[in-house]
Amino acid sequence: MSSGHRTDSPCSAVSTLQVLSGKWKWLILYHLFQHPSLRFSELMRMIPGITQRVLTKQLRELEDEGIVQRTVYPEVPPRVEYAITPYGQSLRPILDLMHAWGLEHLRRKAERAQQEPQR
Amino acid sequence: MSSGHRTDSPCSAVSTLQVLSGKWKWLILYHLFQHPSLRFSELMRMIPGITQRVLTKQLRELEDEGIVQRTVYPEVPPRVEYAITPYGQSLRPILDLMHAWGLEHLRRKAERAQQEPQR
DNA sequence: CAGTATCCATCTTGATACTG
DNA sequence: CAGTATCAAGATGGATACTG
Repeated sequence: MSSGHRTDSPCSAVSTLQVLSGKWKWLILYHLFQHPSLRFSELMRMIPGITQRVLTKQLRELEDEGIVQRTVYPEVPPRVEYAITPYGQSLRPILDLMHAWGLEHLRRKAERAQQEPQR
Repeated sequence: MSSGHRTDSPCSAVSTLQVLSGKWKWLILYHLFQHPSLRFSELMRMIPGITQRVLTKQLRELEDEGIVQRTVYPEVPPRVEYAITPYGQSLRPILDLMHAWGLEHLRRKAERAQQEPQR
């Protein structure tokens, strides 16, 4: 950063986008950021519409990136908890910024839609 | 932000992700952030691998979101220039953060890969 | 030059059923 | 409970050819 730009390959942000790419990933992170840890079934309930298959897949991807920690408790019935890793916490500023920007953006779109109701 | 979280619907960041979703969008923005304006063909040249169809589509999407301004000069041969709008500039802090985070992330992955060469 | 039009390949997501 | 397996649907991107 500092003096500006062009310090290296232009593609570094792409990997960030990739980490966050996945229809439900931000929602998953959102909930995990608000709770120390959550069980698989709790996430299912908090994210209406997601299927087991997809929730599993996206959690595994986040785990592979080191963003989320998966802990299996060898009990019967099985219990698995997910939590943000310390490293995952470093994403927080970005997600906060995106949240704020997204809010503004939605507001803007709503205004535009009002200005030209029929098109 | 201020006190923390849960101010509203959890989905505001999703729209940000959506604006940036598209395989080449970040690259397009990256180049447009570095130049006051660029022609279609210049972007094509700066982004090896992209096709006309896809470049057109992603530019239109960015235009629809108000991020990019498209200006047609009625000349022969036709000239079309693209530039970041003032509104689009507001994305800059996010993209800078993502750039920095992405760099760190890639570094981390490289280290991990070294630690466990075979898997 | 700056696109469109078509068609195809791929990748991601979803529906549903089954299991340690 | 927390998944996996299988199959189908949808969205996204790519190749190629053509045009105002």
